[in-house]
Amino acid sequence: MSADKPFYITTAIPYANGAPHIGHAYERIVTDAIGRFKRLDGYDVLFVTGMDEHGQKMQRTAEREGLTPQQLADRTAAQFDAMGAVLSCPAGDVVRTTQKRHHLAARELWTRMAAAGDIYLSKYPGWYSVRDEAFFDESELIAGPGGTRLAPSGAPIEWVEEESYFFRLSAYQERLLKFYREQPDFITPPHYRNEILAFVERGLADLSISRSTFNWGIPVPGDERHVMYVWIDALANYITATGFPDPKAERARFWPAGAHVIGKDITRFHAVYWPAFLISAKLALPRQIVVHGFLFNKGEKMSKSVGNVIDPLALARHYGSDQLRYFLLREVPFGQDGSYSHELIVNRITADLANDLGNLAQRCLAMVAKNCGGKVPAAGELSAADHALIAQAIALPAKCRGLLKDYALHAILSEIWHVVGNANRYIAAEEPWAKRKSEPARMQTILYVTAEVVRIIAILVQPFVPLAADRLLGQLGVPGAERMLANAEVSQGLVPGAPLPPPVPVFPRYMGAAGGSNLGAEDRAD
RNA sequence: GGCGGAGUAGCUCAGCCGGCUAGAGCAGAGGAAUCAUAAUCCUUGUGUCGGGGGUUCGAGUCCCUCCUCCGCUACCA
Repeated sequence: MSADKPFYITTAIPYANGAPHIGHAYERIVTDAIGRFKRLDGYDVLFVTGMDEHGQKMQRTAEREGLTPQQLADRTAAQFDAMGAVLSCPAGDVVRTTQKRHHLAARELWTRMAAAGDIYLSKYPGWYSVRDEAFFDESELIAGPGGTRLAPSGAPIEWVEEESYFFRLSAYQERLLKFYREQPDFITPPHYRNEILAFVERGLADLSISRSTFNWGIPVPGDERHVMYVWIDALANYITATGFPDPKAERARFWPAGAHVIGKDITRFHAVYWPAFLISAKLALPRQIVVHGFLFNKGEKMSKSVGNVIDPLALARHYGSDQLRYFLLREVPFGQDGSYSHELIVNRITADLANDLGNLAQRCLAMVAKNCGGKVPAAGELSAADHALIAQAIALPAKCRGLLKDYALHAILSEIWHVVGNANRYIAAEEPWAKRKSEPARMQTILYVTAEVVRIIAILVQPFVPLAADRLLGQLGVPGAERMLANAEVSQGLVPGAPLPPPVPVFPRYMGAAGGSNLGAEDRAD
């Protein structure tokens, strides 16, 4: 496998001061699905996620909960690990910013940027509240008595100038614009590219990249009074995973990354700051920043005060992890915001998974089990209808590969299910059950064709519903080595006469919680 | 305010550089079938393609304008 083309893909690194929510789950699933698809297509894929564990907010939250920042980080990291496991999104690595290797990488990145002359010491001015130990933006301030202004907490504020290191971002405007021109799909979907372009064209100011008001972070090389502010610390995480700065590291070949999958709220950091840092440090730039939208609960933004925050683990337990994955990947047009609700999920998984694909596989395999001695049936001469259906199926891999270039995961599933629908229509039209006695050879051919198409679809669907796809391929007797995308581009993959295990439905019909039409209170997150 | 998106059947959305009587899936209604997870298949929509104006032989598809919603407009992880 090491001879295959490397493809490095990451999720953003969640901030470790709270439990995962559905947005994290969505991002993890999307990234995993893309990674799995590339792997299916023969790439050597490194899928990395991580945790952002530094910063003042971590210190505060930990203090409030009577923990050390590290303990809080450990607890949250464990929660994210559990989520990854339940959602079938195993990461090749989880880089935590508190790890030694990451301190090493981030400090080296800083050092190189400094060597390039892009880092200087200056003052970071702002409204500071001693009581809150925090800076506030002008817009956050509230009116106090006598025309004074106060922090949001009501604490008094003062104008202070904190010493801070700055990155010469202003010097990178032209280089960034040139880069965006040369690599037009660097930011995708295109909608997000325009916003970044407009932002950079307006001009860039230097960036404050260190803090001295708290110490839970990576010490600045050569000046221990400062710790790195979030930008360099968090973004360097991506390169830490490749063994940076060791050029001989086993994973060095994975840099530059193929895709950083992120939420639309942090596009700027990844599309502007990160490339600028890398240019400064004379490192290669990632191939693409892949931006996804947000998820809303019945169209409403989820928030703890509204009480509609739902634990993704509860959703996975309730509907099934494949089901949740399928719903999110199929229902949300990639790059756009989406919404979820009990009704939407049940409709989707019932119609597409249980009724369309699940039932197609089951009706086909059950007939094979009963009428073909539990062996792959023999195909006679193929009719025009047989050829047409198979042709559609083996055309799917190329089609899907093309759509993946634009990360149109929903469109990929739509294409696959179009063929699923045609397969159901094919069976209905051919009526193999009516030919059991009159034309047994023809019946076998019909069942062979159907099973072939199911096989191809099962291969294609692996990145999206990995557990069910694995079971289905097992029921078709497809060996592990024959489950690549390339195996779905040719027909006659099933060997007539090969014995098959007794079929079991792969997508059980959603039966609902006993008496309940919605998630029970016990399934809600805090 | 500036820049940029979006407004198409009950719901979610396709409709690229303008061209046959505007589509898909889901939901609803009627029917067929019975291999299968009561799953499947067929039939079924009088949609002002946000409003108005314009260009054109012809516009959902281009131009102008108005209405509505949304995003960005730098240090929040």
